[in-house]
Amino acid sequence: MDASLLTVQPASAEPIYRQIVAQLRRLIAGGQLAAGDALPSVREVAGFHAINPMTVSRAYGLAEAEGLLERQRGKGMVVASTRKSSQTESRRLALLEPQLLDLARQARELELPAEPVLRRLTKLLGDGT
Amino acid sequence: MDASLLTVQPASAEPIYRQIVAQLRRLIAGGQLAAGDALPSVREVAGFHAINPMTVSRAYGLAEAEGLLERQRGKGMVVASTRKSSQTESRRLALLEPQLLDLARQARELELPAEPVLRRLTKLLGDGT
Amino acid sequence: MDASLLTVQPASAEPIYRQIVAQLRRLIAGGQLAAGDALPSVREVAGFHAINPMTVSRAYGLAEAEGLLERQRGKGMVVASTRKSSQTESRRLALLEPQLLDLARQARELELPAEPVLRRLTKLLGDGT
Amino acid sequence: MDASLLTVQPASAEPIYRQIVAQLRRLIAGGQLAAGDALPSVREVAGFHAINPMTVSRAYGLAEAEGLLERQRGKGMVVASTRKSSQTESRRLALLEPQLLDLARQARELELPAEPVLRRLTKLLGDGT
DNA sequence: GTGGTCTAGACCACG
DNA sequence: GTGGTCTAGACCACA
Repeated sequence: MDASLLTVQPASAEPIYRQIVAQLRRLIAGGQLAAGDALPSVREVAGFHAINPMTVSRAYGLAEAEGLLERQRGKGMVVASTRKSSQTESRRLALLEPQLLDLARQARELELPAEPVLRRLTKLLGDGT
Repeated sequence: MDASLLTVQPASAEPIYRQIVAQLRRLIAGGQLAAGDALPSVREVAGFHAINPMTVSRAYGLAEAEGLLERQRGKGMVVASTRKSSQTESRRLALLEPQLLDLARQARELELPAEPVLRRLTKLLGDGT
Repeated sequence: MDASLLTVQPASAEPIYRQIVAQLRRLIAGGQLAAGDALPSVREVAGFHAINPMTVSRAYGLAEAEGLLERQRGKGMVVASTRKSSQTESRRLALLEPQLLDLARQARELELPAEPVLRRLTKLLGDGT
Repeated sequence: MDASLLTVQPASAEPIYRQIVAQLRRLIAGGQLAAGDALPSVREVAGFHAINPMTVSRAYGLAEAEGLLERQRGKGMVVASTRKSSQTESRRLALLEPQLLDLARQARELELPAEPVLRRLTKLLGDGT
């Protein structure tokens, strides 16, 4: 895995280190990162995205505490062996539930009917493929 | 409008005052709050949601600066008269664009196909109606 | 609670921030810190022990992620409301198990009989009372 | 002495080379390793525990610097001839003092009375005999 | 080469 | 006043 798998938006309100942890969570749940896969080194990620190594290190540390990653001393971080390579679709969908709930609430506040929202999302989901 | 129209989640990562401003923005754009409508007093909102009055005041202040609200001496805040009662559907949809983009990116990281995501969102959008 | 409740040994091999988290874990389990109790501010602890505020902040952040503490925005940290005020004796004893296992293994390697080890520990446990 | 006398926990927070040195210290102090006894080769230990030979080598080097081991050309490492076969009980007990102090402090933080701690330790010390 | 810890200091967000 | 984030840089520990 190379550093480009991670995306970082320094302008976002969400802190960078949290963005990284959240992405790792999803990439592992989705199977793009499988148990045992090596992660790019702290310095690599930091250099690639022009951020401070400690910020990356902090993200890796939290991911380790959460059981997502394991440290191999002297070598680097790998995806934890206890992680199933990929989770079921319904479990992955559950990870999106909070955002979906929020979106639905906001659409309601905007008095938006379902149809245009769904149409727009369909378009966006297709784009990535 | 009474204080119960606003929803506040003190535990959320999003700061309370920002939650309030964002909701006002949507309720006005959606037409649930029309030009000239009176808003509940700072004290009322704060009491109802058990939050700090200064937090509500800050939200109102920002909404005023944004041109959403107007201060009417002796009467409190009202929805700005310059506000069209309701915006076009496409303008309202545009307010959801950032969240939609984010959702699409996350679905991709989770390797989720479009279909189950759309199905779930359809369900949630229907519930509120 | 004042800053003196926490002990910090900068010379130890265990990192300071980890020492703090471990102590919080025990003080809460033991009931010396009850749900809702306010913690000394980051700056207070840092000043008292002459360490960097960020080190303390890091400890508090981890304790929060672990569910030990809760952040009250603008006010400070308090012991999480979900924490039972005090755990049963056997649960607290379980927290010592790893150290006890280690101690027993080392005594065995030293070919030390049980009696002098227990005598010494009895003395030390009594001292604190 | 064969490689199985050493216990190694690669997952532990304590670095492996330090685990080895500490064990050698205790095994020699306790008399299980007597002056002149040959140690398993670096390669043997590394293979047996599936760890890096350099790690074992480092441990042996430190033990030699500490006067625990001696290098005998062509024969490998042996327990130093200057080592008394076994130290007095009180000297061996002194090696446990730091852990005992730590344990006592932690029991106090957990508000644990002496009795259950001693009872549990008695059990564990007995098991190994 | 890897990650980890700590510091000093700046700046922000929240109440 | 509270905590949070990020940076720059030093130094350590491990393999």
